[in-house]
Amino acid sequence: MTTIYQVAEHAGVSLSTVSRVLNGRKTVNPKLREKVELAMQELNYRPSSVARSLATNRTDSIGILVSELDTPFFGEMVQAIEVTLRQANKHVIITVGHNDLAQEVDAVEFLISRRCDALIMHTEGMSDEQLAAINQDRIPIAVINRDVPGIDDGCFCLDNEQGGFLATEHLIAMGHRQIGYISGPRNKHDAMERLSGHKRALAEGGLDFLPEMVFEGHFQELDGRDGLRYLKQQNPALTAVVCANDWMASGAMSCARDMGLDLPRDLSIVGFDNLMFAHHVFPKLTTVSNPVNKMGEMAAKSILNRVYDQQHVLQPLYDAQLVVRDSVFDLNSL
Amino acid sequence: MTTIYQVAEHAGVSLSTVSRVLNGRKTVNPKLREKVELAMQELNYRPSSVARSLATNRTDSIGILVSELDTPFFGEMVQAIEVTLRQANKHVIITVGHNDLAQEVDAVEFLISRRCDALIMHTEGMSDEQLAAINQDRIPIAVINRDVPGIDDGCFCLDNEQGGFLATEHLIAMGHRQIGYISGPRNKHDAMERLSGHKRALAEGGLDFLPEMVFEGHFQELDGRDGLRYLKQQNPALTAVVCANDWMASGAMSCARDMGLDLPRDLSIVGFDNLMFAHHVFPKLTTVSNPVNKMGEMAAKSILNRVYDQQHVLQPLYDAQLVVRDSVFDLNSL
DNA sequence: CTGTTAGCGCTTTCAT
DNA sequence: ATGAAAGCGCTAACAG
Repeated sequence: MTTIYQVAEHAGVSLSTVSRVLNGRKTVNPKLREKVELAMQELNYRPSSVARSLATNRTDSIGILVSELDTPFFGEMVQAIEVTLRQANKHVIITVGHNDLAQEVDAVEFLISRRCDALIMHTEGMSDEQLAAINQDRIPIAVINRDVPGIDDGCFCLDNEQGGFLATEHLIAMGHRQIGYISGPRNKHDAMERLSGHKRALAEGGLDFLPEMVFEGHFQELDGRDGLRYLKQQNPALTAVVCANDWMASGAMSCARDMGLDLPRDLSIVGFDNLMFAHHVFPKLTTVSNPVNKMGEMAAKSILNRVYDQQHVLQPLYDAQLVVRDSVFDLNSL
Repeated sequence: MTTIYQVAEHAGVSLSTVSRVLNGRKTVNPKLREKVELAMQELNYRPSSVARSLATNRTDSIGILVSELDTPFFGEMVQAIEVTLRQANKHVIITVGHNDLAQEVDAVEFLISRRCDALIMHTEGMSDEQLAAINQDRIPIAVINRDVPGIDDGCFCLDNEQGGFLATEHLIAMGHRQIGYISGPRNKHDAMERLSGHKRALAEGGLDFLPEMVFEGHFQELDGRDGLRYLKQQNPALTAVVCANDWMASGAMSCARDMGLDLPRDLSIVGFDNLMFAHHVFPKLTTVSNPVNKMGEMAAKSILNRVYDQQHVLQPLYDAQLVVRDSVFDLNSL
């Protein structure tokens, strides 16, 4: 590998002149600049980002921590981050936490020891306090899908309450009155917010909220099956169910089919997240979109602002949007 | 940030002793080792991988180049790579090429300037020659889903021919005789191998290969629609179609439904790749599995062998496997 | 505007 | 077994 020193020698200038050319300083004689650039070409010189990092105490790398990589949700998020950051000539180091606290902590230590300039994470495992502490004492953090007190200008969330509201409101507008709800785990913020939205829609629609019409799942496909079975049992006249994510909606769908129900005629289903497969299931799933790519982009830009002095306009809260497809039956049409 | 020097001072030993402890050298007096370790604890010392990289000329980082990140195919691949590599205390720097040659070349330069120790790529854009040249002159490469002459012990492929064979063989076993084929682009290796397998199955099943029963697609969902329409027109008695990937199979499915066909009764469909959504479509898709996570793991291990002197056992060619679900109708049952 | 010099934090001979 | 010293490739005062 050619070094800056060899370039200097070849061009007949000093080390620092080459460094200046490299960093685009204006205070370089055009003739010298030309000579240096030629030398770099001839020697096929590539700057060592490692040496530069050591000297500047910056790595231009941002650590990413996600639960998984093999689902479109995280894939879209990470891709948006990578594209945004690489445009700014930064790079991403990706780690996967597998929803396991120990692995997440390990990953964060790993990223810090790699001297990342900042972290972007989507995690459920670490507590607000842990995150805030790291953000203050060690390294700037941006968080997606979570609102952590103590991390200012670094949290980017979907308006989950509004999303939950939208889903149920749609069902009510389509004439449904017997509506079940398959929620996410009680201890998850976003899950509970979605449920609140559901309750608000019920109230505004003049319907009573019945606790027995809520089944607590864990965002897994199987919970959709269990949930639907439970809800059907609670209320055989059920005409619709809203699921707190698309996976559970998909599970509810196959369960419904196993029960011999004709979809969407006999049962309407609404999902949440608008994952890539939402339009692959049959009937195509009506769901609430989660602009995860936008949030990824924002998280990246917030880092660009905080760490690299850029000036992007940030938007912390994202509106949910209802994506109407074919999984809700219009009872008014009868 | 604490440095090795401060640790040395705190422990009352020399710089080099700390370094030895850090690298687990055996030639350190246990008492001193203990003192050093205590000092590291007390000062909350974290080694700087940047400084180490500069000194060792190694970054312990591996660059990844994929076309996309937002599809399960690449997601699974990258995740397998990350997990394998991080166990070995290496890390991955991920770039996305978007199927664009210029961006791919750019990404590779980027990764090299980041001083990655090796590259793992899944790319269609760069030529065999380009790849082989980079591998020889610049940086070790492992390639997934492609067999590049000149990259030894670094190519990991699915047996596409066998996969194509399996798909069609299954259809024939189920009594189908009028079988259409929606292929990938003619200029893609894997696409053509899958088609060869199809032809071999036809031949072994005693069926004629009819060129007009093949539609050339580009692996996009829409091609499945176009393909099915075309094939139906060529042969209205068509009972089955094999698609060279799951996306096109999904497209063919919705098209079939639009045509008023009852699936799988009126039309059997087989896909390829076994993407995550394959069991979300209805009817659940019978398809050929592509162990992309295994190949990712192997690619990672091959790098571990070549660059970091580890000794993993490698498997270059992977058997395709038929995953039987519900999208093929058994004509023998009539 | 250009060159000299001193680090950045670590590894690695080479002596002791 | 331990320490001293040089160097990895670059940036950033500082002096001229």
